[in-house]
Amino acid sequence: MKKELFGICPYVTSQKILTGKWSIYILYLLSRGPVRFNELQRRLPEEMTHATLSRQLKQLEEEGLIIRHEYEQIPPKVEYSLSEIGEKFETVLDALENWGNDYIQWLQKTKSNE
Amino acid sequence: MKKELFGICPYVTSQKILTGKWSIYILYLLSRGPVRFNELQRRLPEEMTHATLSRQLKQLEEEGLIIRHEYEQIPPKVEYSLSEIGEKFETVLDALENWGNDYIQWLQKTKSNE
DNA sequence: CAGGATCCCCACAGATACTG
DNA sequence: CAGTATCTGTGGGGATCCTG
Repeated sequence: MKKELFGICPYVTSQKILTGKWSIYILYLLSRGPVRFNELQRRLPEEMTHATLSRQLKQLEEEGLIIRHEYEQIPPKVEYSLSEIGEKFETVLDALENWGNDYIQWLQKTKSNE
Repeated sequence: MKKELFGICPYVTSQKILTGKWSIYILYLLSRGPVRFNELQRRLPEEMTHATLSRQLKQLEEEGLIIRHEYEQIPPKVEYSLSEIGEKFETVLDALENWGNDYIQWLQKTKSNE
């Protein structure tokens, strides 16, 4: 029998959500307010294509973290924003930002010592 | 020119560290104190083989998050523990645990409504 | 503008066998 | 006990082309 811990263990569950290569960055960008599709892509590193962005957004939407709001107009306008449970993720983002910066500093100290 | 954000942006850098399928769970287990290799495997979900665990540990060690301490004895004994920068990650783990539990609750509420 | 459809490709997890 | 070596399969990202 396989132990399926998704939906049971908070760590395994979180890890699953964060699998996407850009998930954290996307959530961070959306945490600062709703953003349109193209604008989102512009703010992401260049190597990410819109096809990839599209997939990641759809996944995050299916997981319930973000909301897709489509304005019925020509030309099309679609805004993405955090859902309620997505907004709660901001505490994780804050912790990640702090730790990430610490880690970057540590990296530089280490590199300069060799 | 490619924007390489690893080592610059805290979010991209964090994401990179967390790529491994079990990284968060491993860091959590180690946050409770040093653990030996086999014990670590026993506490992880069954589907993970020791080959996979070995690779993940080596990666985390190379990234500087964990420390491998080998006791010179027969039979061998190796303990893994968090490094200094690894211990700082615990604030992220706490945030993840809280959010993960919230998300699990949210999942169940959502599921029961359909 | 905001995507969908395809194809390709590879990193990485899993399985198995072997070792000091 | 604590690994390494090797093979294999697959999911997911990148690239390119097409569309309402």
